[in-house]
Amino acid sequence: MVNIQRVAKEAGVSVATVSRVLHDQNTVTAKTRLKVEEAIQKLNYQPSMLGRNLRKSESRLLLVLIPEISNPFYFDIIKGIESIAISHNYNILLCETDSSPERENIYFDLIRTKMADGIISMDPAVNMDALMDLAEKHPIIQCSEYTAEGEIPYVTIDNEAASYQAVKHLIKIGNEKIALINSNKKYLYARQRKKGYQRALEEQGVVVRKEYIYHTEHLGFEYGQQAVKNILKVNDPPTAIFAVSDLLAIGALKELHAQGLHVPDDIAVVGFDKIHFSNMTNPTLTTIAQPMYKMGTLAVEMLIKRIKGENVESIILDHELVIRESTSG
Amino acid sequence: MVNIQRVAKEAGVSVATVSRVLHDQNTVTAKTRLKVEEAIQKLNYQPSMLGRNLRKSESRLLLVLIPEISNPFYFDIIKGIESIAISHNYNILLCETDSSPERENIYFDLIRTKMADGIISMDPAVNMDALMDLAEKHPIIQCSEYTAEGEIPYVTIDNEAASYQAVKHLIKIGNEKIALINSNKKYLYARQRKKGYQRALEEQGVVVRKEYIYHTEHLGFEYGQQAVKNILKVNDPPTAIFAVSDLLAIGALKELHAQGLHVPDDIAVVGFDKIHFSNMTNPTLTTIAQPMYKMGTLAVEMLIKRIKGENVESIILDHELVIRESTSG
DNA sequence: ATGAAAGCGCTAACAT
DNA sequence: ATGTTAGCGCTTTCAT
Repeated sequence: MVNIQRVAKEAGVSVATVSRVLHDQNTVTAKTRLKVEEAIQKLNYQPSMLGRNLRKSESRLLLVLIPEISNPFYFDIIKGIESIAISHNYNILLCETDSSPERENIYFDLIRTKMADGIISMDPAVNMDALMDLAEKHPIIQCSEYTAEGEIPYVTIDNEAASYQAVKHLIKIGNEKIALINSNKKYLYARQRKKGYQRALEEQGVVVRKEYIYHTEHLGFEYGQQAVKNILKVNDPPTAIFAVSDLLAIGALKELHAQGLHVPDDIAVVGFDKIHFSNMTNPTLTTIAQPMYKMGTLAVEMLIKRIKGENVESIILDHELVIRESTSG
Repeated sequence: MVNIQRVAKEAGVSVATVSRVLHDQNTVTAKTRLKVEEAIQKLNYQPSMLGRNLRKSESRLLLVLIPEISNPFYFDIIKGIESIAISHNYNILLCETDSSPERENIYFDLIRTKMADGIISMDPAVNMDALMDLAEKHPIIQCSEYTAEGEIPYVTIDNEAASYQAVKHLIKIGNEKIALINSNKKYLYARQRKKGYQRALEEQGVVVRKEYIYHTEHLGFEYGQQAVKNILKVNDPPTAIFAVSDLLAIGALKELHAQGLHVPDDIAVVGFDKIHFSNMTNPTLTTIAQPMYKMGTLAVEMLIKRIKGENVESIILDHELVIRESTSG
């Protein structure tokens, strides 16, 4: 491996000058610069980031924590993150935690050992205490899922309002018996979306029925299917379902179809996230769109500011109800 | 940041001894070890990987090149890669190339500048010449998509045989007019799968009709929909469709449904990859399953061997035809 | 069993 | 405008 010393020797200058040329400093005469550039060319020199990183005490790596890479909800967020990160000369370590604290801890160690410069956490299952601890010493931003208790800045949407709007829509098209397929209560977004659901019903003077609320262990088609199986068993079954994730809603559609029910005539369905798939189902899925790409770009920008030592404010972005076939005969 | 010096001082030993304790070398007496461990505890010391990496001239980062993070085909491969990588104390930099050479080059530079120790390329759009060039000096493995010309080891399946089997199945259930929704010809897998398609038809004495073959620019639902629109326009339209990707097949299902055709009664459909979603469509999709997770684990294992300087052989894994509703009334 | 010291490749403060 | 040099934090060889 040819290093900066070798180049300096070849060009007949000092390593400092080579470094200056490398960083486009204009304190170098055109003539010297040329000599150095020729030497670099000739030796096919590529500066080692290992040396630079140690010297500057940075890794230029950013951690992005997600529970599951297979949830399409994260796609556009990641794309947003990636595009901004690259333009700032950072790279992204996509960390799938599988909601496991051990796995999580491996990634936290990456920060502690200087292998990474900051974290964007999108993992609702993350050990919040550990995260807040880490945030005392390291730059961290929360994206989508967050905790308001600590000091960690976040970018997200108003989950309660979004959920409220979804259920309002179901009410407006004539439903009062509305089931909720929710995810695990331990997640803030789950509690917030439940609140929106309740508020919409109560405002309408409809009593919230426990049998209509189903909590799933994880997000995934199977869980949506299972939820519908349970929900249809109750006396006086619902005429509409609101699922807090498109994955659950798509599983629900599948199971409803298996049971011979027609959507939306027999039962209406609303999802959440507007993942790409949700337009390929039959019927297409009414859902809440989140500005995922924007969320991603904002999250990195905030993180990079934090790394530079600047302060940042949390941000709440707008959502949008997208009405498609599953709620409109 | 507390460093190894500080710990050594605290423990009253040399930095060498601290390093020895850190690496579990048994050349340290229990007593000394204890002193050091206490100092580490007390100071909450975490060794910096930046120093270690420079010293060892490694980054313990592996690059995984994929064209698009949103193609579910890669999920399980990535999971496989990740699990093995972590157990070997490597981390994964997931690199979405968007099939752009510039983007690709940014990632190649990561290798050249020692920011990464090796590459697993799954990008069919990769600049093969550049990759082969890079492979002269750096450890590289190809996964799924490959070129046999160079010296780069790969792990993949027998695309032609898989495709042959898919089409054979369509023939067996009574089809002779079979369309092919293929991806871009410049990809090896596309050419191989076309060959299998042709061989199956010719073996049956069926003439391959150009109008039945549609090439898409990219993989994605929309392209599958577009393909069907075109294919149905021909005189004497096909009674079956084989798509080289589940994404295309799912788009095809959608468009067939939009045109009022019933699958499989009016027209049968086979996909490729057995992505998770292919079981959520209506009807569920017959498809070719690839051992993705295995592919991923093998690819990293090969790569790690290469990094160690060992030689590895390319591997061809088995596939499997999974018959579901889209080909069985 | 432990310590001293060199050196990985780079940047930047300081000197000229 | 350019050079000299210290030092980032670690591992490892060589001595003791």
